[in-house]
Amino acid sequence: MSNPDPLPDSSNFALGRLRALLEDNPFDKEQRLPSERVLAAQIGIGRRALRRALEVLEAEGRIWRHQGKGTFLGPRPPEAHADLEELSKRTNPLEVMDVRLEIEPALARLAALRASNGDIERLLHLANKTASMSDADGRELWDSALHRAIAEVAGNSLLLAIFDMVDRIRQDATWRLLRERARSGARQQAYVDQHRRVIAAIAQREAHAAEQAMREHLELVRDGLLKVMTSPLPDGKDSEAAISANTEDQCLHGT
Amino acid sequence: MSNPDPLPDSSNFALGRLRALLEDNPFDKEQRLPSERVLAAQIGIGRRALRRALEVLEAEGRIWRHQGKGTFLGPRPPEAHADLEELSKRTNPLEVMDVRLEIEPALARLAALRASNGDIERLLHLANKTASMSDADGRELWDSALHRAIAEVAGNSLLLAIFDMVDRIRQDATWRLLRERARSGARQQAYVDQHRRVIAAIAQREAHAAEQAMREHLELVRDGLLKVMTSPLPDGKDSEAAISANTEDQCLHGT
DNA sequence: CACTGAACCAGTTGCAAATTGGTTCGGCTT
DNA sequence: AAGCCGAACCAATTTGCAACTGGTTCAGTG
Repeated sequence: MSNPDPLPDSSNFALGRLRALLEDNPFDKEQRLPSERVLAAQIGIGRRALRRALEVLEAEGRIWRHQGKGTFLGPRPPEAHADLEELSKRTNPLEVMDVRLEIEPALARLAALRASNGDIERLLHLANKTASMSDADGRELWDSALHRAIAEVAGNSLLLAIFDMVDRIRQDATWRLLRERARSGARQQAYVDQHRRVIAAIAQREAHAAEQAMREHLELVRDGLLKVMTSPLPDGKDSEAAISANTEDQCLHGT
Repeated sequence: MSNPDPLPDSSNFALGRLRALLEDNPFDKEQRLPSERVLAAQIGIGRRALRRALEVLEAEGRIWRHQGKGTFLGPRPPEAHADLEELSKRTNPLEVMDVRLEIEPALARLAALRASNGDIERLLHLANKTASMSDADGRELWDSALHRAIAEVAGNSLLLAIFDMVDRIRQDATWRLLRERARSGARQQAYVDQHRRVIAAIAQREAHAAEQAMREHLELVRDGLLKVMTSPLPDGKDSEAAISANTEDQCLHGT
């Protein structure tokens, strides 16, 4: 790969012209080349011939192209897969719960170390709000706000960003029915008690207790989720289909 | 705070009307209220008076507003700061290390449970590559590849995405000098040994040992980072300025 | 003094137009 | 027949603009 000109250009006039242009570097700082139509006209060849030359240069790694964006100098930059929707399709509720079980106990521990009295008041307020909701949507909403408030109190902006990322995936519409079934019924009171226990530990600055209480809470949530996913559905098969569709393609790691 | 109506509405006609509207909930499912101009006309008051009432409701947490979007019922949803550059400015190397200490031991544990023989071969190969590098850049590159390979083997696509997110922030140009100093010198051999220990635990499927070995490794890395950040710099003050600039504004949580 | 109405600023959304690379096809030159 | 060109499409992306939104100021009014 140290050879700057690995392919013979004898049969290709356009390649020579292009290589000359690349060395002159008459383009803007952003390393962007003119569009194919303009470039073809400048060189004086057809677009198809130009594209064949560009294919060679791309294979050599000297340029990279993307539909709708343009053609650029240098190696292809890594894909920033901050894309939320794509990630939602590739993961599944069980993975999300595993991640929450890693992240949120740590957040509770940190929160216990840094919470001010005002923070604790706010957490209690949110816990009461969650408990007072009668419909599933309301519970979901305020529960999410409570967990995020704990993440805020923890005081690590990067962990907070990670929590938000997970939370946004968790609220994906695909798993809506699943979540409603998982947190319906008798577990609700247990959740309320566990919330209070977590906040009490934070209020008394007992870091380890807060971490453990949050872990127990999330384990119960996960158990509820598992029960819903494994048991047959009495009515409505949409959520079933959604789950299986998501769990199917869970084993595709990047190269 | 269990009081649903904490403030007296006697001096404010609009507040009463608004609270009544909120309970009727005649709005669309997205919990979105009409625009201020429309709402003011409906109630029959001016926009300024309406806004004062909305301020109260927002302070109570019943609604939230955002310029250009609208006014909504329920608690304020988390900001979607998927912006990588902005996040890089708001966090700092210590936060990143704290997060790595939460994430990567868990990844090592999961990797120990799921690694195939091929995976282990690949990890060993990367560890040898890392150890064989003579320059700091090369070590950095292969070390990063090794840690990511462990994250891949763990088999949780969401955790992998989080790892990538942290890794991209970690490689931010701002902290480049800092990282080079942190991993220079005598620690290098210790890092190599720790890598081998982590991989050995993964190879023998000892999940807890793998988690602990990774934790010890990252704690050593963090200690090196701390030593570099607290000690005065013998030459070059750019990194010093960058660090202090980043650690200054680390304490700004949303309301 | 509190309130109104109007105007303006700033952030957000939605959509159509323009531009880009990717592809196919017919016709032309060699 | 092979190679090339021009034109026309397709699909992804960017750009620009109009129409909202809340945030703010200001003169006028009771």
